[in-house]
Amino acid sequence: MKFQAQRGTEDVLPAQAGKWRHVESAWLELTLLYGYGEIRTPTFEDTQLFIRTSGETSDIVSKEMYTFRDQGDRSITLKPEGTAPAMRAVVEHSLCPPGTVLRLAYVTPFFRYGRPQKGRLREAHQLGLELVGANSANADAEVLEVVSRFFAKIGIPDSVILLNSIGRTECRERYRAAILEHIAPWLAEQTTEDQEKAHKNPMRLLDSKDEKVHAVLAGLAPVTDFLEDDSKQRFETIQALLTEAGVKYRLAPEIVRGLDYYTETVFEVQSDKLGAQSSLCGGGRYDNLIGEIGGAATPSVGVGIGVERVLLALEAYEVAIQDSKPVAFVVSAGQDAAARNLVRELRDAGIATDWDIESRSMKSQMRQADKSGARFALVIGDTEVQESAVQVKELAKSEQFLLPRAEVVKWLQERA
RNA sequence: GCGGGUAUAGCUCAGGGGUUAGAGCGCCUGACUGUGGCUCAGGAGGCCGUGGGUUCGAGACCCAUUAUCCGCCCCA
Repeated sequence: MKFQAQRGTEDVLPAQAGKWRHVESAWLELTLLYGYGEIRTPTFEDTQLFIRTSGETSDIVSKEMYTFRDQGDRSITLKPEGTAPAMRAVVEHSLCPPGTVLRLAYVTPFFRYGRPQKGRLREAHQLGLELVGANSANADAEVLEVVSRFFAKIGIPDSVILLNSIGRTECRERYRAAILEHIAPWLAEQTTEDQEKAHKNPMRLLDSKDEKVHAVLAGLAPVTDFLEDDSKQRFETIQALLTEAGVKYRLAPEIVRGLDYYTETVFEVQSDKLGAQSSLCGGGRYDNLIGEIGGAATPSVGVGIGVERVLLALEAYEVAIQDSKPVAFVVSAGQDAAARNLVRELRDAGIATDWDIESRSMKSQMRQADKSGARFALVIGDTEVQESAVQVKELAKSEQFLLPRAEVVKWLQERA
């Protein structure tokens, strides 16, 4: 019986793991700089948590969740996104009492059932951040600033944030009605299925890839024309703050997002290098979510960044990420015990060291030293043992000299 | 969930109804018995994704299945 990783899941192999560490630690370091504390939430939650927050009619809830009954007959769902679990924890542990502001960051797997494609897995990973309890435009702007700085930090050039505001509930009601009115003649000729879909959530038509839909929507006023005064005010302030912070953004009326919990600010970062799964990052403001799950009304903003997609983008932009290499490779010329002791001493001293545990030929060991990328080969044989010394060879330069055994650690520490 | 493409060595791929299935790269060994990269020589490694079928004969053709890729849907 031969097994393979489940459909839509991936092994991250040692050759790739360095890139993952690079991206994840960049995120945690950056958010720490902005005062975000890390939170880790469980992999599965009560199914109702996601139904209540993402919305029963959202695609994620209606057809993409990994939901099952456990042996205690509870309905369990593997988290399909990071925000709802984090907010559940905030409410459960009273992390953000009224009047306070809370900053949370995380790296988490998430699960969505669908046909896998490049950049779309069933188990994927997300870098996330939530700014909880903050109502001011400063909050929206800060989240966007972190996103922008993050992409710059890891080396993805010229990322532009696509920004929109979809207003609050009342505004959206009016806009939905306006859309339906605008498309009514066209919609009447569509299939029942398309009609139902359009009525369920008219705004999703805006980010359709179908040219015909675009044509039908031509002439429709943008949602921002329907914003209440204070929403409009916030939207403008955010833009001013982004300009002040040097964050590149573009107004994008077609960005509407697929989760029901968003209010007012929504945004995405896309890349044309990723094919159909072009969204690297998405987020927005969710002022009603915490109230929806039993907490006091708490305005909040957050973002999720797809790790796999960021890695694809890094690859597409040919951003070089150096793998960690050993400093020293110890070569034994028939002196395995002495070599082993040297290796152990170096490792104990914190110097990354490798050697050939299979006692192969000298030639083979030198080849391995070369391939390992180590800066120095340390050769230890009969003569060296006799003289209490080690041959140190700087591989790139092919230069070699005899160094007293007692000085090896110190010598390498000065060069590591 | 819908439509289409692909599956041959560790990797990238060629081949094509007929005896022992190939290349490049990678890997291992060796080329004055203590020294890597370059070169040269040798070698290991594949039931041609899996299961059925057609055929005298299938890695090739057909069906199913699994995985993957592209598009849709959706989003990270």
